[in-house]
Amino acid sequence: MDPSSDRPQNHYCGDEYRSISNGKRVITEMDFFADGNRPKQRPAPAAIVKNEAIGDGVEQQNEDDVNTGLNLLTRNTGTDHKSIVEDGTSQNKEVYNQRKKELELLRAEINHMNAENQRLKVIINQVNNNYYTLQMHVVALKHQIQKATPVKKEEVINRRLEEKQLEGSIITRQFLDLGKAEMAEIGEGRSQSMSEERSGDCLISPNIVESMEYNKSQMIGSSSITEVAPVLDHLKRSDDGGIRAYKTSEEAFHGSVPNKVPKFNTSRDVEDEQQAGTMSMIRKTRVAVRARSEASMISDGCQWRKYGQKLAKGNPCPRAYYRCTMSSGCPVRKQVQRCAEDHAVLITTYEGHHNHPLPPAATGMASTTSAAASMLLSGSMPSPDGLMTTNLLAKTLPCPPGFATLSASAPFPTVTLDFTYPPISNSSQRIQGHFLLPSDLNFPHNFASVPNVSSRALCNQYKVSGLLSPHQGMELPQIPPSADSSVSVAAAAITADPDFTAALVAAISSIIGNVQASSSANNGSTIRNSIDNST
DNA sequence: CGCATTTGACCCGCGC
DNA sequence: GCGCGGGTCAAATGCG
Repeated sequence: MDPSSDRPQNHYCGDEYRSISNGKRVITEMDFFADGNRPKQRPAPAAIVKNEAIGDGVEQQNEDDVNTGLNLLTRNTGTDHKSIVEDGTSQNKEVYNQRKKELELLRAEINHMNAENQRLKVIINQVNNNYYTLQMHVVALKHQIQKATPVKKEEVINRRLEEKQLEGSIITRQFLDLGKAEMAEIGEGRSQSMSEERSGDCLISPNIVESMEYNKSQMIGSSSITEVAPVLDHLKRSDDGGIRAYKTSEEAFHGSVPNKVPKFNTSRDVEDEQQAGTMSMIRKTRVAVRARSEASMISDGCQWRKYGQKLAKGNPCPRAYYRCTMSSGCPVRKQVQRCAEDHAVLITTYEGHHNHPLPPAATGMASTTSAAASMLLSGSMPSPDGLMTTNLLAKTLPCPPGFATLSASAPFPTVTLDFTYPPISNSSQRIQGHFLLPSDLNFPHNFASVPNVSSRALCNQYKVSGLLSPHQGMELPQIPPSADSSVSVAAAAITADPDFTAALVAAISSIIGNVQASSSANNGSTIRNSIDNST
């Protein structure tokens, strides 16, 4: 990659990052200014450091605010093309020496931050692993208990309540708090304040929440489907009321609260209603997938049952409503409708999270939509026009510009993944022959094997999603080829976007309890820089 | 006969 | 309060 080449403005996390993270290259050698002609952009933290430490010499001092802390937000202008040497040989050498010392300090601090970042990453991994292990343990124990003693309906409900409390005590609370934070965000429209709120409340980043949620199912699905699936079914299938109760809870738990209040009234329902009242503040998130298909529905590995059809306004094609039938009480629904403009395009909108193990054929789509929804929930702020292409999403789901868009103007926040892009023939741009869609891309495989979909075309379209890294000079997050790659997706999302770092701090402090919430803001900037440097 | 689909009715939120 | 539109329910119907 040629660092000085003209690149799209968003992909700043390439050489500049590495130059600091590996500690070998000197910051002053970075070529940030080589791109000085680029339009207004969010500068890389490394570049900011340089800008602050070096670029704003005597001449620069009045132009940009200099902050020797790590809260680095100074602008990068096109007039920065003064070298250190030029500055140094100019009138004020004392200033230059002072800057040099500051630079040394900053370097040391960056190294320190990198080390700290590595430690935090290890801690997060350990926490995640422990969490999943415990989850499996709980499920196994429940299974044994259920087998041993058949129970009445109330007991089942209470047990589910306990189970949910156990499983979701952290997550639910975080999610509820997230709801509050999101409401504040909606009200004020400031992501910055949202980050502070999250930090203050010790909130887990939605990425982490969703990652945990998703990986819970992923682990179940990948490790022992045959063993765990009956357990979950057994837990959910006591009778109709039980199903309803669980369903309601699940929907509330996952943020897809139905409009209707559950009909039967138990103590759990009361709790559900309370929870739903709070959860109703959280807007539903949806993931829409656009794909060309002649069939009435694309096959995504899940089993669906049609429960309704409507003629939506503005589209002559009817909209079909499906719900997942792979597990009773699965809250996942999808809508299928042909595009009004192009009837060859099928728009499938997913909503909710599966509460059951997924077959391998379904993990691709599920992880893709889950990751996309995570990105949407994770605080990327929509632009005033209500539509944007998320850099974050582009990083997490490597995709061309415009491939993934967020719509905040819709009734529900919706991520649209457009697989109708024209195929790109240059296969050499593929990354080591590996398509970087989540879940190691069972997804394209699935689609390729789906007779309903124009598989050849779709495969080509999928290629699009995997070739952006070298093309755009963007260092993509590493997505390992594993079933639980959504961890990596979420982790990549966190590390890829500096806006998540405050939430990351909150997550760590919430999980471990070592970090004081009061200092989260400072730590946020610290981790932000170190994460960015190590990315 | 059992299951899936169809389709009209109903519910609910929202805007006027 | 009323009408509209989206979403869901559930009885009717179709199909293997």
